[in-house]
Amino acid sequence: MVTIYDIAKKANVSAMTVSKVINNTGRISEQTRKRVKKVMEELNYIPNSNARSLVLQQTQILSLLITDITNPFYTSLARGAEDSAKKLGYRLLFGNSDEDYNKEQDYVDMILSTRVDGVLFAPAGDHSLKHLEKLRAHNIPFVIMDRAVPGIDSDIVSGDSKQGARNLVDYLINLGHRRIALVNGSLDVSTARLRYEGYAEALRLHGIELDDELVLHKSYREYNDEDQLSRLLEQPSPPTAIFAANNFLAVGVINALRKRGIRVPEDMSVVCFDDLDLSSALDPFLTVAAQPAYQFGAMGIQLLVERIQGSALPEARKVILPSELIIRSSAKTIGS
Amino acid sequence: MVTIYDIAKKANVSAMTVSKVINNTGRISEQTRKRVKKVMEELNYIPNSNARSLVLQQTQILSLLITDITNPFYTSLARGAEDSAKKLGYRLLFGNSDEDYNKEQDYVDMILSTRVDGVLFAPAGDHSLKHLEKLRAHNIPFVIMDRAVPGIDSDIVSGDSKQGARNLVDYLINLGHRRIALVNGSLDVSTARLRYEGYAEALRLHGIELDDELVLHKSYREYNDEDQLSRLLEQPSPPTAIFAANNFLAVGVINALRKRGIRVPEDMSVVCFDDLDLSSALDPFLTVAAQPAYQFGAMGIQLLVERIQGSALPEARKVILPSELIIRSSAKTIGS
DNA sequence: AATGATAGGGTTATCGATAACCCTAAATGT
DNA sequence: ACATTTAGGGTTATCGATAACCCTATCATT
Repeated sequence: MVTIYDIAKKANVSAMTVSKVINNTGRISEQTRKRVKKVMEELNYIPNSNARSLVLQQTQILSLLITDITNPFYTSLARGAEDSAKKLGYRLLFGNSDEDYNKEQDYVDMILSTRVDGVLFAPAGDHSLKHLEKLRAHNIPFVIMDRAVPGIDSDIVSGDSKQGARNLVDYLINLGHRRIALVNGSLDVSTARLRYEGYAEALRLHGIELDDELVLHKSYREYNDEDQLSRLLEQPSPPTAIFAANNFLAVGVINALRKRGIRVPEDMSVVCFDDLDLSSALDPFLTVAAQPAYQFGAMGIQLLVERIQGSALPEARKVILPSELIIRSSAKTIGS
Repeated sequence: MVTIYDIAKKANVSAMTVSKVINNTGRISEQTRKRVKKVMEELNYIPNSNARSLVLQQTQILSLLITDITNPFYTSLARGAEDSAKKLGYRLLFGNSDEDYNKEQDYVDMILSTRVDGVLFAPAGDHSLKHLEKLRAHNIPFVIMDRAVPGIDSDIVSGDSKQGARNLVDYLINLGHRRIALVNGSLDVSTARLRYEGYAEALRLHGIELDDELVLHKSYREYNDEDQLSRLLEQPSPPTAIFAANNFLAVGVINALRKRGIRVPEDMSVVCFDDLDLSSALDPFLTVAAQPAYQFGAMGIQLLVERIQGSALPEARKVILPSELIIRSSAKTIGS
């Protein structure tokens, strides 16, 4: 690998002069500047960012940790983050925790040892607390994405889970549904709690009693628990509509329903949080509360960089992006 | 940040001893080893991998460059790569070129300056040649994913585009179709050329003449060119089936068809390369040639690491993974 | 002509970790 | 009892780039 010293020797200057040319600092005559640049091109010089990071104590790398790279919500978010990071002159180090605290742990260690300048962190859930505390202990700035973590006060970009859930359930109620099931994510994820709250509130405001038999808590990733679903459907008074707390759960539920010969929406209405992108483009079927995933990422990086560069006020900033109710055809008036 | 020297001082040993403890090299008594480890934990020590990389001349980082992070094919591939990399003790630096040669260029420079140990490279197309040559000039091992690049002889993992295309078109022909259109990717992408070849071969073997009026070349990402599609459909003898060269194109085509009131498959059969994952899970509609994307990534990393560690034979290895014809309901017998 | 200012560029130490080699006291061999 | 090993650990130089400071012609100033 060619180094700054190789350039220096061939251009007949000192290494420091080369460094100054690269960084446009110090006083260098136009003549030597050109000479040095020419040699750099000839030798195909590429600066070693490890060496640079070591002395500068900063890497110009941001880390993006997401929980599921196969989920369109997170890939859109990643695109937003990437575009934004690029614009601001940072590289992006991706990580995918797979909703798994152990993998998340590993990534945190890797992040720390890479000495990234900041982290955009989509936590797996409440137990991510210790990972965030570790980042904080090491003074790495971070912005939380999507899921709040109790015990951590930091910048965060999230959706309005409660309102989004209310909108979806309101919509179902207005279609005449009274027995509405919730297939939720795990309760140690903040968005799942909020979606539950929104669900409960919508029912309450319409004078419908909340029946715990209608509420399932699973994981945002698993979408096949035939037994649970059976119990749900084989009640004396079964649901006529299902609110799935995210896109994957909705797909799983619909598949399970079909397997039993239950048609959507004829026999059962289904709505969910988060859109399905490609799938909805091909077939605008699912009625959803869509979140602006790209904005999540773009906004997150912006907050993070402000934090890193110290241009942000010290208080933690909480950005809440609204979701949009997109009515399609997976839910219909009851009995119609 | 706490360094190896802080540990050394507190444990009353030299920095070298600490290094030896960390790396399990040299001769250290069990007693001091324990003492050092204890201090490392107390001080929450995390090694600085930049410093490490600088002296070791290797980073334990692999780079994965894909062309479209929103395409399920590449996200599955990424998962495979990630799992495989993790297993082999490497970190993964993601990049997303967006099918854009300029972005790709930027990523290549970043890859070089990061001094990654190797690159899993999904090229945007034939013009990626100079980027690959640059990597080679700098002695960075790489494995090409998915798309071959003329002029570069290297390890590569790709699908069998020609055979996959043949299978799809054979299938359509067996359904009775004779006027079959091809909506292809750009011709400077090897897979698009091969899919075209497979298409042409299938026609030829069935004695059907190839009509260039039925062949469109666009990009794998764009999927809305109303004018081109109009010309295609408004021919004297319009197609009865369309073979889209990838998933995105299929979605775009189907949408455009529907907008015109043309039903799929009643009025027009459609098949494509690559599956749609979530979408197909929700609604098994599109008949596709599905590629084992996860295997692409896993296999790619394996080849790459063998290359890096020198355990591979010098010859370039070409792995071709077959695609699977999944027959669903987007194509049907003509006239039925 | 003497003084100071400035342009242009060089020296040296440093970031954190490790390789290669060196040192010393205790253990071992004969 | 003396020469060797060996266990256990320390010294020094190095990776590539940069900050902070220093040096020396040349130019302007009075």
